[in-house]
Amino acid sequence: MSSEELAAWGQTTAAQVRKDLSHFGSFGKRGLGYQAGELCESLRTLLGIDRSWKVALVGAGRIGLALYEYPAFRSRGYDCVAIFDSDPEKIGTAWGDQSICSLDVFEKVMEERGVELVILAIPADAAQEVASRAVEAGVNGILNFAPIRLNVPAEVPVEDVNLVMELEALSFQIKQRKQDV
Amino acid sequence: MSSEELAAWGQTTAAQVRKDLSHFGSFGKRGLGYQAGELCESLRTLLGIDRSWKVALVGAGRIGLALYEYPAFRSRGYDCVAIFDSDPEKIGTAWGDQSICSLDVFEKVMEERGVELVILAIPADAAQEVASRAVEAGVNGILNFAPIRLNVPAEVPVEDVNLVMELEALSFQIKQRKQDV
DNA sequence: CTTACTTTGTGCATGTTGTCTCAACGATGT
DNA sequence: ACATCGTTGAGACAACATGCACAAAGTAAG
Repeated sequence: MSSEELAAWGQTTAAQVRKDLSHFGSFGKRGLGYQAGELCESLRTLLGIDRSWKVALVGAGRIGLALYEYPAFRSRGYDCVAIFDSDPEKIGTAWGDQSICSLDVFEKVMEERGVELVILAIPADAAQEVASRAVEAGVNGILNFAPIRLNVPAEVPVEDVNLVMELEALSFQIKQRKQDV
Repeated sequence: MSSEELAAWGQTTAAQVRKDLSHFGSFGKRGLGYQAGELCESLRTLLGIDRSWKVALVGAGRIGLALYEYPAFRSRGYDCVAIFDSDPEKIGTAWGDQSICSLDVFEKVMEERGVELVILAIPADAAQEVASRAVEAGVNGILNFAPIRLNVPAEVPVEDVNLVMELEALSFQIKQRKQDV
């Protein structure tokens, strides 16, 4: 596969593809292109997705459920090993093979099950506290759905997903294009 | 509120705040700073979020449900005026005040209800077809949760949300920091 | 009115990112 | 063996974003 083909596939330019890849090493053969299978494998290793990760889900609401049932998660190596919620009615009930735990036992469960990643699917006002506790418990990274900027040490990466902001970005783009016309 | 305060709030620098705002006009007063309320209002207008948008939800699965029930949506002016699904068992049943429609009447409903934005919460293999039909029906923008790159004309903005990629980005960052140490 | 103080908006320097171009290199065919 | 073709990897260059510094402008106080 040539950089040209890869570029078409990824909506970019051939030069960009080559330059990006060259940051990590030399994967292609001149005159031939890149061997797709090998390249994939190398990239998986580089990105750290050539293994499975142990994930805890905090928040057993609608978003939590959607994530938990999302098949692509498990198939890409993200194993949900714990679910937490603060609602006493939910604690003890089970989703699939996981029973929902109280936040009272957060630290204990996190350590016992060797959780590496935490997904925060809880309201904004509870997110910071849980995030801090997760960092304290030695979590490696946080995927945050709450609409606030978490205050955590720089060593702990945070990825934010803000659904309303995605819609607002759309609104802005639409407005822009209408004005251009 | 000074640019300094705004910067602290938004995790950036005062100069950055001023420069970004200056792209859109002159909002502050020298010696005084920015008047928060006025600034918010101006930005809302600039971003096109000073009005409400009519949204159709395609896909009445877990993710669709999570979005539909997400209170921040409605409160920010995104009104869900239609829900579509291909599952015959779901068609006709209701969520809240919306009854789920068949994709057979997609074009008709889209026009009747004046849908402006479409949210695709369906599997990847169905997403392209619905996207094309939505464009044909004159939609203004698409929020896409399916893990594929939609092929649509440049006039129609698309925002992609790929949850697995977010986790993979986390994995990469974690790997990077571990190597640095 | 004048002076001291605060804060914006912008020109300038610097660093980062994307694009273009081309020599180096491997494969293929004569 | 040799020339030709296709493609990479890297250096040069242009575009863009970021950070700094300061004049302009407004406030407040004597």
